[in-house]
Amino acid sequence: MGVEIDKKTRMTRQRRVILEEIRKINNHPAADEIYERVRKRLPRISLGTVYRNLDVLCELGEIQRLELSGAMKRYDGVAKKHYHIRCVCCGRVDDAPIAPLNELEDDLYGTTVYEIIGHNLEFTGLCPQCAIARHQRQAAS
Amino acid sequence: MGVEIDKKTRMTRQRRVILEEIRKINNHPAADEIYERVRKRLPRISLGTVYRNLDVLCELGEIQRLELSGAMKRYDGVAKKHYHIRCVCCGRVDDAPIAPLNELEDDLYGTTVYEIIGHNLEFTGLCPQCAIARHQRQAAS
DNA sequence: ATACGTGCAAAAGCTTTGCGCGTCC
DNA sequence: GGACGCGCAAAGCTTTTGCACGTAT
Repeated sequence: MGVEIDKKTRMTRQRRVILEEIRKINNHPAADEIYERVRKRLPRISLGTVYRNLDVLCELGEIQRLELSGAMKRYDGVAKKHYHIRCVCCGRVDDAPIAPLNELEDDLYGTTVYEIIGHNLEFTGLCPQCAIARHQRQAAS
Repeated sequence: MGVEIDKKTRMTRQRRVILEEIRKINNHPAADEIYERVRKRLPRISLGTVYRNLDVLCELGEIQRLELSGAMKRYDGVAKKHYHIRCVCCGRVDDAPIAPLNELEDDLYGTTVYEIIGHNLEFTGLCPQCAIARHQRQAAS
């Protein structure tokens, strides 16, 4: 979405091995688990290379980057359950005007090995400021 | 949810100001924005105190911690859209056996100032290993 | 007195980046 | 030879933690 791959991207040995290893793993791994696995086949590879190639593979559409919880937390003065929409450009977060989907979790009972605790729905988009900026940039090019 | 607040938690000056400032902000702030705002009223407060008090306020149920995207990325060898379920205890991530809800974004058109790009649904729960561990711990106590 | 909270500074994770060298076209 | 990619190491950024000093009960 927006990123043009016009440069010649070579499928290097490192890149190929990283892709192969990701495809092998069922549980979605963090970068450092990928690094550990790839290192068994390419002992001299560096962690930086892994990160760089994960980015490239995402841009190529070969793999998907999951942006899950973790660091970079945010806080909400309202404790009531609701969803959010986040600007992919500047990181701004607002409430999403949509009612909680309480029945969603019912669909999972019996079909997953997990004990379900809850769910979180996050929309992504462009906030007005970033949308304007992007359109101006597109008009200029 | 597991955390018992049995210790006497005092409402200190810092804690109160942090809470007041969060309640004032509409866009859900990251910790360091809260820090900057609080510092205007309490110039000698430390960032560590802000983090510690945000934790406390979450446990008290006064505020909500949003676990959004950001660092701690994970990767998926399958580029096709699907949802995930994450173990809150060990961080394991699996696919959620639920079909994509493509119509969700339609509900937002006209009700948000954002240009919507997509959405992400994440379930939280306990994976089998962690569920067993937790039940054993509960039985022991 | 004692438990809780704070400020400060250091450490800890995870991720990104600068640099010089290699390698492929 | 020029663009791309690599390994290495350093830096960055957010969050956590250890410690000694307050402070309220």
